Amino acid sequence: METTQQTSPDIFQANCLSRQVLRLIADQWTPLVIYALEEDTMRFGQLLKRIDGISKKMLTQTLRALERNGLVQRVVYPVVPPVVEYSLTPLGQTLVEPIHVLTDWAYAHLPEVAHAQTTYDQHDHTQIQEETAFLVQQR
Amino acid sequence: METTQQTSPDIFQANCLSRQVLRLIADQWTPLVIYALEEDTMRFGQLLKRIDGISKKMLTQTLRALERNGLVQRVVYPVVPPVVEYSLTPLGQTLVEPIHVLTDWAYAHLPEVAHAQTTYDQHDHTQIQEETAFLVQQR
DNA sequence: CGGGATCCTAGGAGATACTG
DNA sequence: CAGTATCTCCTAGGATCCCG
Repeated sequence: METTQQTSPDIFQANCLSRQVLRLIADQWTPLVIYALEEDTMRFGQLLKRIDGISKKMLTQTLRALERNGLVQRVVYPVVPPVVEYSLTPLGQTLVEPIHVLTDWAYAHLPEVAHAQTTYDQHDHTQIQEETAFLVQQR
Repeated sequence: METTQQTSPDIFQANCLSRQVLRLIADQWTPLVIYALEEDTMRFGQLLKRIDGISKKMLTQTLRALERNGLVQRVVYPVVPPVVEYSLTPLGQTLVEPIHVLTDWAYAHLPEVAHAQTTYDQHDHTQIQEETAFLVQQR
């Protein structure tokens, strides 16, 4: 029997559409692009400089996906040299707050996460995973 | 007046810590694991069945990352066969709401996204970028 | 049952060169 | 300027086997 992913938001189902939408925005660059465009309409080169570390390829790819999903509007001005401006659509603007909630959480709990990492890394998690494992005597 | 990245969450900087924390939770499986553990403490096998489509490797990897960052607690009971239970830490529980905001958005705007995709795909964006590009060699 | 170790491959992702 | 095409490298991720 097929699943009824449309009548219930069962994100635990692999073929659930909401999971696909989630994957769409839960990638490395999308939040940053949304974040950047929230401020203002921006051109390709501006985004490239604003989002440190992103490559042209990834920026193009991310923008295309966002455009395809109706979150970003792409406007091309037929001038030379070409001018292309990106802005959030009304739908895209509804994503601003959820993204903010997420990034705010990241920033707010940064110290706790960093501390947890340190503690975890200091603790012994080497459960017989080295080649010297056979020397380990687990009582 | 701009501030430095210490006093402001300048997520646009590549080396900004908040971006790394963001990457931590903005992956494909983390939201689903948080979502599942929100309901109740769960064992490894339960999670594996609950989260449709995840592999053992990815589940293990995701759980380890979450544990390392202090979001999930792992409890091993020394019995045979082994019983391992995962639950959200207090820190992890603070992530529940942000995740919910995100998944709720995904579900709420699912129709609009789907419609945007259809519209986009119907429009002509084929600028010799598909594998049909080999047809260009018309001679 | 709950993983770890290994092998293997498709896609992620950077660098470069080219074009309108 | 704003991309696209191509090449390449690398990692994410599945499949399988194994062990405590």
